[in-house]
Amino acid sequence: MTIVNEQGLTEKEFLEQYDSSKYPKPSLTADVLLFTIDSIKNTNYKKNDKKVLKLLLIKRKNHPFIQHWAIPGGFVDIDEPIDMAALRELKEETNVEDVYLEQLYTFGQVNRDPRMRVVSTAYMALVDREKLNPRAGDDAQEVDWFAIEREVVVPEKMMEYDDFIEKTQTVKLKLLNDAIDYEISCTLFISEKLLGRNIKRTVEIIDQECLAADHGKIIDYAMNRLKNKLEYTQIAFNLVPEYFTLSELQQVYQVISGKEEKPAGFRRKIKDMVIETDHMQNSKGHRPAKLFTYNKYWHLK
Amino acid sequence: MTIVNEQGLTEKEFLEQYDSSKYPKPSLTADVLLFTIDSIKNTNYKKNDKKVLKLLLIKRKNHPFIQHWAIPGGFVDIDEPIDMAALRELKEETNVEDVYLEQLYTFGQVNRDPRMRVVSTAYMALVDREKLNPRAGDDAQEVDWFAIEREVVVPEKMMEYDDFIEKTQTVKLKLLNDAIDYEISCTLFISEKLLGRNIKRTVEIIDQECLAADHGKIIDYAMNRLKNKLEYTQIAFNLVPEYFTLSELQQVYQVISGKEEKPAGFRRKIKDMVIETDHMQNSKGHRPAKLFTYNKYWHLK
DNA sequence: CGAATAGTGTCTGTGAGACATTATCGT
DNA sequence: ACGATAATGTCTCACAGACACTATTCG
Repeated sequence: MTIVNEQGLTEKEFLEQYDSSKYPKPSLTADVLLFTIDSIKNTNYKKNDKKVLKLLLIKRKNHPFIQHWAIPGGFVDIDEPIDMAALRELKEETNVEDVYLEQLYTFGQVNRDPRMRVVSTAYMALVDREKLNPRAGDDAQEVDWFAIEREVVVPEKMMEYDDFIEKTQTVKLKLLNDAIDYEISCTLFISEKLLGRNIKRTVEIIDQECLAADHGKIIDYAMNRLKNKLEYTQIAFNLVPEYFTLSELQQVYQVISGKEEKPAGFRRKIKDMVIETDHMQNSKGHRPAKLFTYNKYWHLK
Repeated sequence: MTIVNEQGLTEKEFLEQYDSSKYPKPSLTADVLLFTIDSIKNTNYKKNDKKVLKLLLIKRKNHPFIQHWAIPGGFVDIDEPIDMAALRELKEETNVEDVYLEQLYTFGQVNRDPRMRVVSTAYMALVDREKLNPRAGDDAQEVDWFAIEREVVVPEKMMEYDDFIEKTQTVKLKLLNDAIDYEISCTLFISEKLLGRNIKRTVEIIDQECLAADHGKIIDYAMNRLKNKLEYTQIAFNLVPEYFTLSELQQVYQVISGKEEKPAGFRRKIKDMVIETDHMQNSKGHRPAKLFTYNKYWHLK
């Protein structure tokens, strides 16, 4: 290419004189929200296990946010794709690998980190609890699963102003760890404004205990995405073993959406997404359930 | 906070000795895909105007990609939120302001830019064609709207391997400008792989004319998002004036989704999203149409 | 009047929600 | 037998798609 720019430079000359360090740059990190569904054994032998949504967090062992719990993640190397950085950091900090990542959102507020400007691209992954064994790595003292509970503190309120409508709500995210009997919490003020023909959702952290940076916001964002994608994709099948009963699958849906489903309706809804097998789940004190598998041809519709 | 880390430093001491320039950082840019719907006057006085989806592009006047067309955007300042950078660059380069942005995706491939590692967060905005008047700014020789056409070059093909299913397709994006009779094109190889229970969509640029960097991929991504959001949100109303006829709205839906709608069905589908007014659209050589407005209470469902 | 679009009514099949009913285990 | 879950059938109502039909304008 022999085109020259306004300074009379060819592309080659331009690239040789270009100095990318002229301006200060934000740092870029990649974070991974690893979700799973865990089973809580029921004492009554007849009843099925209870399912809970859990998130993997690490306890930071360095400043900033030392001894706070955080979403695993870290800096993106200069010659490394963002998703690779996410996987690498996840492996380094929690020993988890071979998961499928989906990019969520890039958080770029100016004061997210006290050290410097840090922009963070968040990814989400869903895994079957049985398949992996997280273990603390370099930058983390501890790694553990936390059950997520979302409690509405101030119920939804709608206000109408001259030029917009606003719906607000205050929510408390609780992250519970039974094993070490520990609770992390984060209170969020959520506002949905209708400006013109667009809904702008903003989330502010009002109060926070032992959770790093703006990770409460990120968790909230991820849970919303999870809930939405549940309805029109096959993501739920990531949270269930190869063979599963329809009741298990139904519970996964219920735990994530927060809505109860009727067995008959649920079965109808997901009938095209699953394939019946000959295997059975026995020894449960009640009628055994057929095991199903994901129908991999479903998404071709 | 008096907690010390493994080197015995308090948070204050840690922050004072922290040097964020130890590692090289990627550069961060923010790009804006500005979509609109344009009307093409019909020569037959009886027929309605034809609607076309258009995208705003700028012609670069410096390396790299000099004289190529590109999505407007630029570097994020160190103390500036990403969305603010997107708005600022849009204003600087195209003189467009007061639009509502939605974050799309962050593109972080390693070789996107020949100068250095550049990570780019893409935003999308939808505007009413009548409301704004783009005009070339600092970094751009020219600014113009391009009609988007998507032509399937190699039709969808499905292949089944041992451990995954792959659906591939080759598509040619054409960006047409009538005024200067100019066509930009970009041929994309699109693959959708079902790996485990996750669909991984990858897009590769096979061939490209006069389009900068990986902007063809970004446009493809945005169009998909647009198509999806059309079905379950109110975004279409951004592309239509305050008062509009249902036929106009229907055309917007059709142009974006690529699917024809039956008037009766369409009216039923969007009936709760619009409010009838007393105004009429006349002088069209056929029965006048009622004008409608967006029902701002719709999203409260 | 003719061409074009606007707008409504009707029919029919599908599908979702509610409910009831039957099946089958372990103790 | 009892308690629990599994699995299916039935009824109804709402709605989506297809189609036909009427209404209204400009030239």
